[in-house]
Amino acid sequence: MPHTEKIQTALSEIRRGSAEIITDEQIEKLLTRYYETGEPYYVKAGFDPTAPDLHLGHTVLLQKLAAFQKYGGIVQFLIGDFTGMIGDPTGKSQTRKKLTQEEVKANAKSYEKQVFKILDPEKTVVVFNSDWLGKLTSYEMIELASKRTVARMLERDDFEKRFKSGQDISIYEFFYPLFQGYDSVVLKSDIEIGGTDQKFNLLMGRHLQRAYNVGKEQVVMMMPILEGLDGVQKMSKSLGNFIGVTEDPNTMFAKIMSISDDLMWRYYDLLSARTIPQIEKMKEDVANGTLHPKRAKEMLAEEIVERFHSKEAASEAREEFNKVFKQKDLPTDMPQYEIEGPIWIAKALVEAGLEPSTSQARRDLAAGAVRIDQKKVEDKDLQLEAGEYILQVGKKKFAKVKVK
RNA sequence: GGUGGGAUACUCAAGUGGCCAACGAGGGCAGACUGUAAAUCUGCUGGCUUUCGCCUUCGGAGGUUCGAAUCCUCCUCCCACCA
Repeated sequence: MPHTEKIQTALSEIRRGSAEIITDEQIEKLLTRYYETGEPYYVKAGFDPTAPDLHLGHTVLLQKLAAFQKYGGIVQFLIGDFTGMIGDPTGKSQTRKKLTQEEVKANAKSYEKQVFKILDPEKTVVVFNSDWLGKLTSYEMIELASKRTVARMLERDDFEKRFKSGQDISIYEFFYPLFQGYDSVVLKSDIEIGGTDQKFNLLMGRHLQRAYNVGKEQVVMMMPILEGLDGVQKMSKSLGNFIGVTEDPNTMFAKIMSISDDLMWRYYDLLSARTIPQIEKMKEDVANGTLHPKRAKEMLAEEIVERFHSKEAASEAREEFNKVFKQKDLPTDMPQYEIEGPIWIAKALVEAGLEPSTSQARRDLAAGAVRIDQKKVEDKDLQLEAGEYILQVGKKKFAKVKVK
């Protein structure tokens, strides 16, 4: 069979990094069919309409989708505008604010701009689940609800815990997984991918496709949750430990450099386009001392900056980083301000946006964190006379100030 | 519907009339050390007049008092138990 080898390569690329696949055999069948008849298959992934600012955590899924596109998959990029409105059960009953049509559209646009840096637009269908969920009649809702028993619902870890400990569970929360599964019925998806925390909801799609006689049961593929910069909690915007895909090259580079060495390998596995043998080789080289771990981290940072910006931006960002942090040199770009003088140093820091308040400035002065023209400020009462100064607070905050 | 309990700074959580800008932990910021980090140690962590001074904070609004986060009244929101 001439296809066998291709199929095996595709399979290993697709499997890579995944936490769990239900079932592997089904994927193999879909691939075989693709290579023999050219018939594509559909890969669904759902996204929340409220947060169009993607970070690297989201790109774990996106890159997996892109991998599928290389091997015959058509991506169903589902924007959960309906389910997003009611909110996924999280243990806390919180009503989400309802987004208007315009807001959803605007968010979707913003998604597309970011997502198509990774996905192939030719092989992507963008869909909104309000299109069908918003039109369900109450009869259809009841029918949907009849497909699953309470006992089975309570199997979901989150529900079970809350039920046992006597915390309340709203009836509407039961509908969330049902709706998500129903999406797969409507879209006739062959595969759905999501985070490991989505297992219950993903499996619901499988169950409902059977219950509605769709003629297929979607493959469920789970990707691990990417840890944030702190290496402990999952990457999320609200925790502030994220790297946004739209961040500028220097920030992105510096953020990646700030992760721990252990976490670096995790990022390699989940984010790098390097092959598994290449990464294994790097690990070995670091272990036996032929490759410096910092260099390994730089390579990762460059690769990721290049993906979202450009090759030039990536190497510039690396130079800038080493200039500022390693050689303790000054950055090439820094904000400039003109201030009326003479002025007390603490005030000047606030004026230049380096400090939020004079009280904070005073504290940092006392801590020895403030530098003028790279020299530590010893005198807390220092007055700046007319002239040009480079002010610095800590290692990261710089400003060029002209005192008039 | 009834009865109790609770709401404190970014988060958790002490404090129950003056010693409270408010213990402690986490987080954050900064310093030292490094390979940018991480780990470790140290300091700081409401604002303002250049600060041994003043102002605003303890769910909201009033009140008692020389003095309240602490006591009283009303309100808002959460939670538990019973229906």
